[in-house]
Amino acid sequence: MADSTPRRGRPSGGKAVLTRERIVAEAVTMVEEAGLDAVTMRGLARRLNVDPMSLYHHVDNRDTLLDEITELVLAGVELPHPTGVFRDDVHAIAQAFRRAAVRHPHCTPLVLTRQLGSSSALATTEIVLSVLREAGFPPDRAVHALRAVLAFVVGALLREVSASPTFSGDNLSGVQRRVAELSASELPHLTEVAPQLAVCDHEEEFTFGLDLLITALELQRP
Amino acid sequence: MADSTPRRGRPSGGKAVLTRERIVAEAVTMVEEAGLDAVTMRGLARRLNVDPMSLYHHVDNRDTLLDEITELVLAGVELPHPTGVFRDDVHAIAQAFRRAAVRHPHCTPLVLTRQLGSSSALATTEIVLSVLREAGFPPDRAVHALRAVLAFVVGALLREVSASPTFSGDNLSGVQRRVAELSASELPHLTEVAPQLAVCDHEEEFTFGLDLLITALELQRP
DNA sequence: ACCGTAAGCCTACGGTGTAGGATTTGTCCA
DNA sequence: TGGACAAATCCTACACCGTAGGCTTACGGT
Repeated sequence: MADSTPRRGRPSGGKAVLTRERIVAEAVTMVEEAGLDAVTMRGLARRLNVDPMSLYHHVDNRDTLLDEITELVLAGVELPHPTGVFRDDVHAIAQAFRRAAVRHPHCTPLVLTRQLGSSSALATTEIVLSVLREAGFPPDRAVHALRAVLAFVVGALLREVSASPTFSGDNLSGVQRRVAELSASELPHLTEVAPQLAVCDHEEEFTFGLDLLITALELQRP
Repeated sequence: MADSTPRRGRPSGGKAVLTRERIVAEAVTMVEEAGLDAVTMRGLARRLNVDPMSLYHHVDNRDTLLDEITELVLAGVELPHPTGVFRDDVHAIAQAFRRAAVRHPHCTPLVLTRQLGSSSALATTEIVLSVLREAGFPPDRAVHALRAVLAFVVGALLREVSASPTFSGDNLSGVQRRVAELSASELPHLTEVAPQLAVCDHEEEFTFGLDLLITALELQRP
């Protein structure tokens, strides 16, 4: 009979069984599978077949672990090479962000609500600025434009990932019917557009809003 | 000597000492004073000089309490009367939201990351739609425009309230200096605009981005 | 007078983050 | 070769959390 009780002390194998990378990666998949609240130090340790306290040799505490989750997700953003066409480049960068967000929908609220200080975030800022400066915007205008686009992207992605899952298509189910019923008397414009509100192609909405911003920015281009 | 130990049973006064309103209001001030994580059922009960379990006579559980916090904040949005001038009306509505967000900065991430199903949120949707329809947008265009503006407002306010507090003005302190140092070699555009990035007048950024969207929308106006 | 019900309190259970060790193992230098 | 040191694991324990279930008291209707 093997000793099923885990041994104490440093493991026999040459190297550490636990690494920061393994911990953070497992935390990310855990967020996606069970939601953010399900990621507890104890639960994470259980997944890794490890004592909860062992995690603390690689991670400061739970809060910084969440920081490292956001960094990992941001590191997954595959920034494109600028082509020199202003509109295309802004779209490409924003879509790169969107792909990362869709790949990790449950992580996204975490990423978007934390201050982006990681090197990945700085790289994004850098490339957006390069596109804006290339397009002829002076430094102050470029910063304003950067912030406007960033705000839209953050808001749009946040709403996309926290919307009811795969809320696109043919389900005119209870939710929509309830809206129609409740607002039939009080909110005329809302009921008028209820059919349009019921469906939402997130990709289309994303490019639509982005196009609005880009159009206005191109009007300001020197 | 008065009996310092709290008495059991229903209180002697004619009415209940605890109400849902009192609980939610105290929870909101607690969020603002100590952050969201500090709002625990036990801590809230301590504030109200009450047993933790008494709260459950007025609130289902902690999660729905958070829902009620967002509803209270949303109820504080003072929607303006539309004037008929498209640009002014959109600005006024967005600013009404912004005022509520600034009034409750620590509550704002909570509000913005939850699905807006309350009647206050529906009222906002209704008024924005009325402005868009009045401006001549057909129903489908109006919904797209609504979502674009909403995304921008959400993203902008989220970044505003989670930015370093009162980060505007004369402090070129460690944060900014570090950015300048770290990126001096690798990120040329970022360092170039570092002075502009250091300062941020949130109100100005908000109106700038909003103006971009409105400008583009007016181009599409029939 | 009675009794149901609302509103408060108490106890208890299982879960959480994490401080402070105890223990084992690899590394490195004398 | 041996002995000190550091790294990595596990164990124990504490304070706190949300909340299920029950107890006690007072009000309000009949």
